[in-house]
Amino acid sequence: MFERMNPISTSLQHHESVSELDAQKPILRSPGRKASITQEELFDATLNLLRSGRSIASLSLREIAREAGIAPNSFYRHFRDIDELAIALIGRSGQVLRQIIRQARLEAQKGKSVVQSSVDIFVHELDTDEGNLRLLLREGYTGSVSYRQAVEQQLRDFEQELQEDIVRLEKHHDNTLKYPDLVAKAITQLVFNMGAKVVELPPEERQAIADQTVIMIRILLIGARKV
Amino acid sequence: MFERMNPISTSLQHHESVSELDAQKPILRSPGRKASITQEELFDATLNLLRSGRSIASLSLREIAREAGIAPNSFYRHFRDIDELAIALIGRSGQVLRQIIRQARLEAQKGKSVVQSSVDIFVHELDTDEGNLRLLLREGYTGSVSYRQAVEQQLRDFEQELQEDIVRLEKHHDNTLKYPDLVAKAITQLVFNMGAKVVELPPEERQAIADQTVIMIRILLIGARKV
DNA sequence: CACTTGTATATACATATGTATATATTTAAT
DNA sequence: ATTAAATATATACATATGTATATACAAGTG
Repeated sequence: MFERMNPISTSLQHHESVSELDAQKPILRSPGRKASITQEELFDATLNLLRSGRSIASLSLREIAREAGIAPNSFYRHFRDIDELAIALIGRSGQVLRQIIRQARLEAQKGKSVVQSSVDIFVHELDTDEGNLRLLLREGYTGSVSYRQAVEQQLRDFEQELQEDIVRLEKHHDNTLKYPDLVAKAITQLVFNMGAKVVELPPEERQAIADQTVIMIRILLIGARKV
Repeated sequence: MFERMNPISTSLQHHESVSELDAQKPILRSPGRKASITQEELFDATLNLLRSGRSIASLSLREIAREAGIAPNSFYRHFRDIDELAIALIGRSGQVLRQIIRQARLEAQKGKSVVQSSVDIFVHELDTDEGNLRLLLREGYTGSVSYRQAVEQQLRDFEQELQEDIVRLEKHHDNTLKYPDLVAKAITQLVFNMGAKVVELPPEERQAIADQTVIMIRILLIGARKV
């Protein structure tokens, strides 16, 4: 609208150091004082607003500030604009995601089926950490170019870890599976679609859809062995 | 914001009769005059704005009116609000979609692979009718509850037709394929994901992703026969 | 302590938005 | 041609938005 301001010089690195999900403890900087409004509070406020099914594109800076209980202008101390906030949030969500796959991998090592446990954990995580995943699941297809790039990056990471797992597990079955990359990609898509659908559902209806996804993935894996 | 107005009494049926994509010819009503602003113009204006990658949620009524070259208030003669416009648009996009699958079915009857031809036609259609499909592909995960319901309805229709095709074709192969419903669902998800990704890409990069999807679907079909 | 520096709020303003009300325009039927 | 109905525009207003500028507050340093 007008020109711009530039109050975010140092807060960018700040934001980096916080995006690793440990923003509780006060971060002191050389001179000055501790931030009494944390980025975490802005994240929470945004996720709150998103919880009712709206998209980031429909949120205003003032609305987020209001929800966080701060003055509109204070927003600028943390992010240049809503886009920057959103991208940071997406990054944070990606971590939640990787947590999930790692946990699934642990379960798998205990002998459970990777497929089953991955999907189960995914659904379970939706129950607790609803906001983060919803963001990732739903903003991947809308919003600015940069949102989508950010989401795609998270998906690629997920895909990559998944592919490694698939390959490793198939060696135990001494059965060579073809197209591991495409299989990982397809599974990722199916799981994310499932997640996006399921996140809008009451918890008791979630399992049914999750189970369907498990079967789809099984079919895919079987197909990839016989192709 | 304020109360409301009610200038849409009859125009609702009007809108119904128009949503079958034949809105060119003047629709006469008992007394009065032909509408000189058609809903089609509002659709076009909206799709234009959406073309740059924005979501419906970020559009304002005035913006759409501006793009359509009409006075803001004239909007109300056609739709109660943007949501109603959006849902009508989604319905229209669904028709485009069903066109695609029918065309693919014709190709398949000429002996080509259903899978290959479906995906090809899908991608081809993206080239020409970009706006409609983009809407359907991208708004399925964001926006109001009613958007998503509208999109899901379109997906279910697609899925349904697909399932019938799959079953019919497998009988020719005298091979019974298990879980035809889940296979149709999975294929739908994969194709739509592909579409959503591909619609943002320059046309020359689209084929590569489409080909990947073809392979994924083949793997699925093979798996469903062996499971 | 005073001082400096990073931070939060207050106020202000241009601009945008949805929509109520009033008015003008166009067409079909008479 | 006159009329009546349907539709489009003009004007207006309360409210919302992003952000510039000014001011007040808190904390670490000397």
